[in-house]
Amino acid sequence: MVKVQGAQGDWRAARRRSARDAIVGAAWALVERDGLAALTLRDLAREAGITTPTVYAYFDSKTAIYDAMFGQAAEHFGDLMAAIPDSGDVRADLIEATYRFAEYCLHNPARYQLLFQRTIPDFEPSPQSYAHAVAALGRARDRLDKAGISEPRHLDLWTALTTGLVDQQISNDPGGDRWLRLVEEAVDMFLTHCASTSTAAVEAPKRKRARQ
Amino acid sequence: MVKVQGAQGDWRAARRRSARDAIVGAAWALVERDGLAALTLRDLAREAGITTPTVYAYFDSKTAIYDAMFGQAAEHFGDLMAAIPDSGDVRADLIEATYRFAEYCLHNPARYQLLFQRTIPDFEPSPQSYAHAVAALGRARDRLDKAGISEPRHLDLWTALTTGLVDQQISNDPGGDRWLRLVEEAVDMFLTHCASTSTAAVEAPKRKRARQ
DNA sequence: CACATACTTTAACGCTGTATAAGTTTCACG
DNA sequence: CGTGAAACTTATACAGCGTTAAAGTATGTG
Repeated sequence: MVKVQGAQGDWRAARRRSARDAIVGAAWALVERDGLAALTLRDLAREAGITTPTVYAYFDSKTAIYDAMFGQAAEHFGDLMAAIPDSGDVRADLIEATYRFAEYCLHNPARYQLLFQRTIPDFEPSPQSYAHAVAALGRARDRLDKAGISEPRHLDLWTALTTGLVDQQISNDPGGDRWLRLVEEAVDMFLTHCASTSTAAVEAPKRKRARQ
Repeated sequence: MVKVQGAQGDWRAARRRSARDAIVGAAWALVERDGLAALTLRDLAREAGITTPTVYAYFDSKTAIYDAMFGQAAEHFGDLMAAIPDSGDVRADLIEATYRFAEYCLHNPARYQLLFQRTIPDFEPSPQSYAHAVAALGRARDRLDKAGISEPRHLDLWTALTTGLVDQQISNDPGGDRWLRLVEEAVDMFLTHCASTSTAAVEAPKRKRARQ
């Protein structure tokens, strides 16, 4: 029997979607209070005012819930990154972007953990959820592009540098600013480097990669 | 009754230590085969030829086992880092150190996860286990010191840069070399930067840190 | 009104880390 | 040599987890 996608079908779909949203909303509430790993389907069901198996009517598994959360968080993060103004001052904009990135991670530990750490065992974002994250990275590429930095390896170096700063900050000095205050210096280091090696193909030095 | 620490006490202690070592050894075997998070006390006991509660005669909890593993891994890692030769060529030595660090992480995913990712919920290394990790970081500081780089913020920038490279490599291109091949470029960028800002206090730029 | 569908619930399975209480081995000492 | 205490091991069990099966209940459609 073929499912008719008439008016009543939309009804159902809408109801279903809002039910899913309610569950994910409850999940965020719990996760922001107790941490990402502490999420339990029983707690989640209680918070959402339903019973445990009902959750399975809307999500195939706990992992699927994490995936929905990942998608929301990635979208939210992308919006935030897109909202950074273009002052024209490349250096200032990159610094601002990095600060916002860092502060987003510091203020939303659960979202940070979900998006950038792989702390949930056996969880990998689905392609469509991951697409949002890729889009957010695209913002960074655009921003570097405007700075005249278009080489892929420079983008990779940029992501390594910024995520490294944030990771160290969160892992080794949470609540402090030991790495946060290095942001401007790091941006300057990066910009200077890019300016001096803009298109000069850096004699890719060969090295035996067989070890241990 | 006061415990006598005579010859028989040493006996016991030695037996106890070797029993602990056997358990940790079995844990490594399982973890290297099935992944760090897959470790189960029942599997561990079977692998070690004992029963589950016996494990509790030697370790207070599963976390304590992870802690013992952390200590071993940190020591092992420190030794590896200490074994990097000093050729006198600062640049070459830093590059070599970074490659070895990266390759250690890539070839020992379980050890990497345990030491540098915080992927085990509710696990934090004990002070004595963590001391080994701090010592390993000390090697890096010594190495930078020899390069004439002694300012703490440069050391922090270094750790952020190198761990960022490795993290990106493992997270986004496992098995490849997309970030690995940036090591030399990153080291050059870093060295150039340090040379140009050696002791010049970088006008610590103030910035309002209240946001979101 | 009757039916099919979507939704919800009660109950349970197999797994986990952990605890308790009852054996069993082992070694120092009278 | 034998005894007693300590260390060790075991069987059994508990509460919690993610997940599932089957039975019940509402709901909009013909």
